Amino acid sequence: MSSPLPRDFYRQPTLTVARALLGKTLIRRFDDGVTATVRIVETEAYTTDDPACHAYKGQTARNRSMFGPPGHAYVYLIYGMYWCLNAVTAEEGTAEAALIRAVEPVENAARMWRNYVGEAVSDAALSDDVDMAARDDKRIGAGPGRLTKALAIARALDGADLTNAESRLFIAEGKEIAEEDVVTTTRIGITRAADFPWRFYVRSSRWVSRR
DNA sequence: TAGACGATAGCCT
DNA sequence: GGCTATCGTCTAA
Repeated sequence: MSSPLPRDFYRQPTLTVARALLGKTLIRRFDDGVTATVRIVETEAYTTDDPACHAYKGQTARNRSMFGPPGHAYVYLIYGMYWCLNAVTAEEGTAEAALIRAVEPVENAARMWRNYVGEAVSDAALSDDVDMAARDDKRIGAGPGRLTKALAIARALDGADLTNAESRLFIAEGKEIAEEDVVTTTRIGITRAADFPWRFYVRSSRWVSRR
């Protein structure tokens, strides 16, 4: 298994990190020790002087992780139903992050699929056939609330160290994404600073949440 | 302590 | 395209 990206990766400007995360590998180790691996294909940047950023008006109990050191996870609940995963950037004390909006399955799509649809399916039923079918089910990766459900990411992972291979969630090197395969657009679902072109996605990926 | 409002997704017309 | 479930968080009082 590949080793985690160093903390210095997250010390680059947040827009640079958001772009650079495209193609990177996200590894999730579940409570039972089983892992699932995905590739990041869509991100958004949020900075400290950005009106759309949760930390724009200062530190609160919810956004505390964003004020911590770079290379950790910021996980929060949105609309009372969905968890969203961010990679914290910038030095400790400066609250910036990159939201991970979409991923494509690389390894163990079957487990992600079961996580998504619920616990009705037993481990024994997670066959290769299920895995093949899951690799085409965009619900397990195309969308910030979907990927966290499929990867069982919730508040318990808020603050997780993304630079530690022992962590239950970390990010490693992946596939290089060519500049011509990167699309830059405005961010999704926000009302403030809605015109900032701070969203990035992989044009050739079928797992992008919205075109 | 009440009220407004989300960095969404799924279902409806 | 529109509607809304669902609830934690923040603000104002």
